[in-house]
Amino acid sequence: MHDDLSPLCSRFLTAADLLGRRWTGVILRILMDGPCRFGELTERIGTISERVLSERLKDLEAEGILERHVDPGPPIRSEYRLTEKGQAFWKVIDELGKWAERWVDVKAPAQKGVGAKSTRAAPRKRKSA
Amino acid sequence: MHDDLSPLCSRFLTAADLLGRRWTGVILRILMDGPCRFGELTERIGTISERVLSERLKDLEAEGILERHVDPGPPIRSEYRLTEKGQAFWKVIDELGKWAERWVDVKAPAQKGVGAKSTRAAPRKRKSA
DNA sequence: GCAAGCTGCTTCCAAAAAGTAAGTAACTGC
DNA sequence: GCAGTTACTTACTTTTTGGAAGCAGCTTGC
Repeated sequence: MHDDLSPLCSRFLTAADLLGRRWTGVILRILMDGPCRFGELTERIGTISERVLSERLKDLEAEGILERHVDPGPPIRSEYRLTEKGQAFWKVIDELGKWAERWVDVKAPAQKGVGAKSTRAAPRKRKSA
Repeated sequence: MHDDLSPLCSRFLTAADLLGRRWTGVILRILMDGPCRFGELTERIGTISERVLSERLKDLEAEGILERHVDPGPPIRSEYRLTEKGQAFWKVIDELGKWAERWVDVKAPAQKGVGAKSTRAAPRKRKSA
């Protein structure tokens, strides 16, 4: 058993913080399929706001996980693609996908409080009402 | 190239949403080491607020990822432990850990805007000032 | 037998992040 | 020169998180 209460590895904390920001996992998953443009990402994700997508892309670019390429058209287009560091993330995404396939029930979304506020049995009392 | 713009698998979306809530990955990582009590989790994570920890534990319990066991002491204690579904998550956490070890630079935290507001090269202009 | 401490949460309030919608900039086509 | 497209940004609202204090049920000290 764990006996020392070691303070988690700071690298792991950084990575968990990254994936702990909303939409990061989904964005990465899509980019695993290949480069993608802003509008295409918006469309594929469906429910993300452009404001937040823009923010995430900047975050991920700043962290060296993806790169932004501008093709000065004339029909100007920008494209986001994973760097080596970003590509290396595929194993995480892949395992997450496998876990989801095995364990996530499609019937019960369970997303952010929808449909299941509290499945808790007892109302957190110790002894009596 | 991807040509269909398939709408991501909803199971994956659910899983990504789960991990996309702040602290979820860290909580799971700690519980991988074995059962843990509320106060112990607070201590090990260090910077999470008790309010949010409580919320996350309820979420994860509602989703069947962990279970709460109350040992009615007398020195009463509650313990959180992973279910089979939760244990199965170890591969994801493991890959995330491996990625972090290989790719995360300890010197540059890059967490939520700290130290790197924008490493962006050009100020997002198309033609001229 | 009662104040003081511990664990495990919950409540209240302020700050930060995400959602919504409209706006902007550089084009294209008409 | 006006509508449409792409890629964002800005302003404003709602939700989520953080921080700290409160509270319930015990135990210990005196």
